[in-house]
Amino acid sequence: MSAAQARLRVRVQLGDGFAIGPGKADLLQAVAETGSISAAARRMEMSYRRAWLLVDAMNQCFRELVVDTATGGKGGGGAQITPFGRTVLKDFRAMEADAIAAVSKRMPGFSKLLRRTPPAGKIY
Amino acid sequence: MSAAQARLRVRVQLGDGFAIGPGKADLLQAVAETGSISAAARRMEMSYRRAWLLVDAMNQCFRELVVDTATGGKGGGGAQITPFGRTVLKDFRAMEADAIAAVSKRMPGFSKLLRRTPPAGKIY
DNA sequence: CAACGTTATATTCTTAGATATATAACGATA
DNA sequence: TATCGTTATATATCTAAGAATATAACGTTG
Repeated sequence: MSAAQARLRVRVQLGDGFAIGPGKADLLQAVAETGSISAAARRMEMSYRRAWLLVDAMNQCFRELVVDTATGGKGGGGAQITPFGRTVLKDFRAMEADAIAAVSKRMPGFSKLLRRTPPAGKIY
Repeated sequence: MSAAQARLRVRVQLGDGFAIGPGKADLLQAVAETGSISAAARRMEMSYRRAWLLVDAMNQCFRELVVDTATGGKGGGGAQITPFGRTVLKDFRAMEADAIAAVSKRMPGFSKLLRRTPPAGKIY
């Protein structure tokens, strides 16, 4: 168990203020799987407000809705990923996978540059 | 000039609390080019303290120093990138370039999913 | 030995990010 | 029509990140 496994995290920076990365992608996937924003928030251990804000940002910044919501009704309402949202998620995952595959050759060597003993205390 | 160009940002997450991404890489490069932490901080428009903290984190987390500092002396002192630091920087840039190249095919299509008119107000 | 610009470090202040809490509206269902 | 869990939203609070400021130590150079 020498060095902890290194992972590549990838985010696509779109325009100035909006980006999509592993966080929004995971949330989108959680909404798709649970059928509600609040359940997705619970699963991801974030506040409902934060989850709603992230979904809202995606809905505003992409050219179509990625999540379709309903208030009231059976179970109080819910949220569904849209076909467009499924495309966004699928395409992002594909890019993420491509990027990870592309660096996989260099990653082990790069990990070895790390100190095997992480420093104590808080680090950036 | 339809959609703003989308860029891929890549960070390598090492272990639990430490990661290296474009920010630290640019800083390391700026130190190498300017010969001091404070000049690098000015170039990157960040406080000296922040730059020093980031350099310190790298020096602590990698298995050798990436930046070698000197206090006092000609010009008050200075900082140099070490040969090891040069390796870290070169390897990171190589991974970054590989990742960007790997997604370049999908990027234009993905960008088109964005709204051409960014929403007003503050967005996540 | 005085001056200089830098490293190194501590302290305070401010701001942004996130959490916590509260509440209204909604609409199917019992 | 009362109930339910959710969406949607506002507000207040807490916290972490960063900026700003200050200062000591350092060692070369004039």
